[in-house]
Amino acid sequence: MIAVITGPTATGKTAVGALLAKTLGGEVISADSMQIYKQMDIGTAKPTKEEMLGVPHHLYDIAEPHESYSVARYISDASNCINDILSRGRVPVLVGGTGLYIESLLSGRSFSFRGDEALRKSLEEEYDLNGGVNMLSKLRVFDPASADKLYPNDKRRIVRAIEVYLTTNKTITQHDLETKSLPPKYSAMKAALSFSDRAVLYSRIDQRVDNMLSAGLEEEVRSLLDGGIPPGSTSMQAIGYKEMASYIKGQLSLDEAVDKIKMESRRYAKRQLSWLRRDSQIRWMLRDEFSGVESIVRRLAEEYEAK
RNA sequence: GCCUCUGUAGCUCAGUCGGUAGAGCAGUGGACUGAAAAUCCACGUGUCGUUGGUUCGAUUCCGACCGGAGGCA
Repeated sequence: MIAVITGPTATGKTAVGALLAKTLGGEVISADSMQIYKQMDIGTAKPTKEEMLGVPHHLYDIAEPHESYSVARYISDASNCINDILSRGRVPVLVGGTGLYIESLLSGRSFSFRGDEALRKSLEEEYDLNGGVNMLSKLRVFDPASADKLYPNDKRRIVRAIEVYLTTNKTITQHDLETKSLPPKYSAMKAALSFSDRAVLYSRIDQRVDNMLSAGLEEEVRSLLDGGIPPGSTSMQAIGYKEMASYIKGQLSLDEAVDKIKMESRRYAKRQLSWLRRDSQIRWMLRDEFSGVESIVRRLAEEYEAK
């Protein structure tokens, strides 16, 4: 059985995850869409050598910043990793805040058909030209259910829905139904860390952003930009990176950039909470109710053994 | 001390020719199936600075007071 440590940003997942893995005789697997990338250490709060506590950590630094990683790749990488760990009789401990990655992995969603870059690009151009309303009508012809669900401004999902149909001859609605009916691929004990008071979470986020700045975030972003990362790269959408890039290009003052990083991080945390709250299997561990990392880990280790 | 301007949502400000008010930002809730730290959707009541006066009725007009900005001495 897999152990999962998730929760909104800045709640201490890294420390809890490493210690839990150490306690259970396990290994950590990242479930974070940005810690995947090399050269992005400070801004993604990637675990340091010391924080790893001597426990093997997988799926960190596995992609170049100019590559675009995706759920599909994650599922394939993480499955291999899990199988390997299990085959050695150890416990996979999934640690990270990317809800989509965790859910897709555990539920065994299939992304077997290949995406079509060229087709997607031309659909995006069509969207820009004709507008969302027209694209929705186009989608409605073969997939009314999906068209009803989407809003005209949701370019990404509209384009995706059409792309899936044109490349597979199957609607995304049907595809979703089929994957939903699959039994979960892995059984897991899922725990989410958080704070009962939103204000506490937010002040920790602010604190952490300040720490990133003094740890050299600006330099990290500068060297990425010097390395010639294309502006539209997935890695450059990361909070902290896109704002610092704007500052470096002179589009924002440093204060404005820092304030924006804090604000975007708070919103991100809110979205993470909203994603996690709908999963009824999640065991919430409110950090203000426990004295520290050790007591949380002790509790989780007991629950894991009991299962 | 005198003069002028100003005080409306957490912030920046609109507005009501007198019938108790609305934008942007912030914030909150939600969605999420190959970009997910992404993307999208919904949500606006607040002693209209305080206190008197005029009025059927004042946040709006008048006075005083309190706070802020500027000018003259």
